[in-house]
Amino acid sequence: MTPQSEDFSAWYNELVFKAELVDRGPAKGTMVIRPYGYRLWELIQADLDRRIKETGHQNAYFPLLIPQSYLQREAEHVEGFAPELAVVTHAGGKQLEEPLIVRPTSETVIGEFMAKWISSHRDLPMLLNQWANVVRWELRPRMFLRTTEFLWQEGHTAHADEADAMRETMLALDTIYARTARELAAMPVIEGEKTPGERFAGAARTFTIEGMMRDGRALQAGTSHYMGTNFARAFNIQYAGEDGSLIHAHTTSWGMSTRMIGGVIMTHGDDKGLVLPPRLAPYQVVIVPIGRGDQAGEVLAAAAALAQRLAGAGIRTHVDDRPQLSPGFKFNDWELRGVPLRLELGPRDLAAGTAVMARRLGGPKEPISLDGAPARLADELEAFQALLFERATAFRDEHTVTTDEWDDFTKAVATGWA
RNA sequence: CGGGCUGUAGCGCAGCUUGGAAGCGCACUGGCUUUGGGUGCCAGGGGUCGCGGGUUCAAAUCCCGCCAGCCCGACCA
Repeated sequence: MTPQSEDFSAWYNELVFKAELVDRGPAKGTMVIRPYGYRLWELIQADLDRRIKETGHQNAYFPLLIPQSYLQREAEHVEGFAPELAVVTHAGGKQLEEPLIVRPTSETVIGEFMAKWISSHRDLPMLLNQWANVVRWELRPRMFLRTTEFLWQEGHTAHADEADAMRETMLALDTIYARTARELAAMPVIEGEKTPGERFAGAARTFTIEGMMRDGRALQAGTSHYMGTNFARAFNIQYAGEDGSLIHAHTTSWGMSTRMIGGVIMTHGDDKGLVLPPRLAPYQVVIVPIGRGDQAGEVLAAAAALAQRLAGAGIRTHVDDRPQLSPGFKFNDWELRGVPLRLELGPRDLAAGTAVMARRLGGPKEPISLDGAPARLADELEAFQALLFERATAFRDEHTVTTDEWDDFTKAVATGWA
């Protein structure tokens, strides 16, 4: 694999395929997310969904196809998105009277229904979220970072006034996104507001969390927008106030996508491959049984028993029992795939009642006792999670400019991955 | 859309200059061997050589046209 230092972009491109996260989709810029990659998404999803619900939001689902006229209701919104829309013009063997847009984001269709569902101040705030796929015809796709179709959640809320809407905007940014990034993905993100030129089309204010990638460039890893009354005016989201007067609601929207996976790869990965934070790793511990012939059965049985005990302790464990592959091959394979901890279990270990533990970031291998393995590994995983965050924080601090240079920073973001 | 590059087995590539039986490595299948850092050997399977046309006794190779993909930019609200 190309080393990061030689060509970071090539390193990334090769890694996502070699680690079996993705394959190329048939249409340009699309991606097939393979099981190992999709598991990463599921783990992000589970964590985010929990936080979204804990903060009072409810999940709903709106249609993939949006009438073209909806997009045109908000002038800046349509202008911003027009170049990257996929449009359905024919269906059922006929040309459609009104073309349908494959959603690039759902403000418009959700706005339409919020207008229908909101009539009183008692209906506010309305706190919705949807898990969905969206399509944006980007000129230069990159796996996870900017694909034609991607998966995300989009929160959409409506509030009585600016203060409440801004509270929501910051709640999504800080309590939901920044915490997910830091606590789950071990990404020491910076929260900030985008410049007017970088604002979401139709938004009054746009905030993001920005991660620091190992090539020293920033990645926008989550966005939260305060829309003011722009969409409320375009879609007639109005409510009767306590005094009976009609008032436009203030809306927000916020999203985090499969791009987050790209962020994790570029925040922690090294020349040997992925480095996954334990809380996000599909397999936190992989057991490589060593030995064949007479010993094989015994070793495999011991590995399975150990895996069972670890699973019982809540540790995601995998036994690599592929018989045709050598241990050395498996070691490299699981390092490439970013598994935090590896246990080597052979006849020598069994005799001694131990297993050899190796950490993904290297250092000396260490024998640990089989009896105490679940507790020991749980501790090791916690320590590994913390170490990754510290390491990434140190790297970020070396590469981040001061707030005085914020303009330059956002400029760097704009010309970087974001 | 501009600049560069590439289309030959699942993947990575050689062959093209100078036309003459479609190859190599990895992967895959079967067998044996081997297993504490990317095992070794033997035998196999797999191809509209991107597409269309032309030249020729003969085209992966030469000529014309088209298409697709990748990389670097522009775009990324």
